[in-house]
Amino acid sequence: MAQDDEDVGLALGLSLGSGGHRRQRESRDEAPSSAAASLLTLRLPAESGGQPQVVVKREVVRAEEEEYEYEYERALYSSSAAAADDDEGCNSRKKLRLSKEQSALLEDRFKEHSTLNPKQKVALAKQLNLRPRQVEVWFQNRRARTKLKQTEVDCELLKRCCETLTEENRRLHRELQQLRALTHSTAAGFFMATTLPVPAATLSICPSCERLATAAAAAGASPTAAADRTNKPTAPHLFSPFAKSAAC
DNA sequence: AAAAGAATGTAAGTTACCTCA
DNA sequence: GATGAGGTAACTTACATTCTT
Repeated sequence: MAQDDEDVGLALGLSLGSGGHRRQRESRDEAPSSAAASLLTLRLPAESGGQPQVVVKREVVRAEEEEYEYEYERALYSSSAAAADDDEGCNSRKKLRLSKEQSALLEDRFKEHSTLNPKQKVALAKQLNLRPRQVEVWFQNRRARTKLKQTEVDCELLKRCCETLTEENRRLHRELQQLRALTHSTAAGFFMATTLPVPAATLSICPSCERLATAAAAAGASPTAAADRTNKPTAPHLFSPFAKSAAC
């Protein structure tokens, strides 16, 4: 900002910040609209040559917003009821309850756009007879509520997904155990018939191809290596009905 | 063209008020 | 009538983006 503008702003006690920094400007006691209007009239003739259009527009909108805000405040606090109310506690946080009509219109606008540009904000505030700041806050809170709801929905979805996967995992484990049992009984039958020792070959999932494999094959086709791990007697000739698929 | 700082908008978190069971 | 919970308007802070110098 140019030094001239800063001086004018300071001289008028004007804070042009936003978000959390502009709260002061929006307190009841100030008359920001006139200050903003003064700033505009002071600034525009001097800078109309070099000032980009967008900045001028933005300031006009802000001036409109503040002007409306000021009018709103004046109307509100000139009424006797509001004045009496104000006397009671000028520092107490007044909590407004939006009417059904106001809420409905806000909801409608939110469905169209979850954010408002400054012009829309002022127009909507006028329409609702609220301060632009109130409309802004409502939209902020509404976005927060939407996000919270969505998070809850996502969380529920993930929970269900987790349960399904857990169940699927259990099922696969059971299936694997059955297959192992089947392999052992078949092999035992074979070796009993041939009087050969029962092989240590057990089934496992090959991590690379995700096919069923014998532990021995997965261990580099070394029957002894598999036997070492399981402490079971080694078979001289590995037998498995899945021998083909295990050779990955 | 790049850097620094100001202005602005939004999200996230919090506080305070109001309503209702 | 007191009270605790839930909803929500209002507030604060931090951060990202845009604009200006």
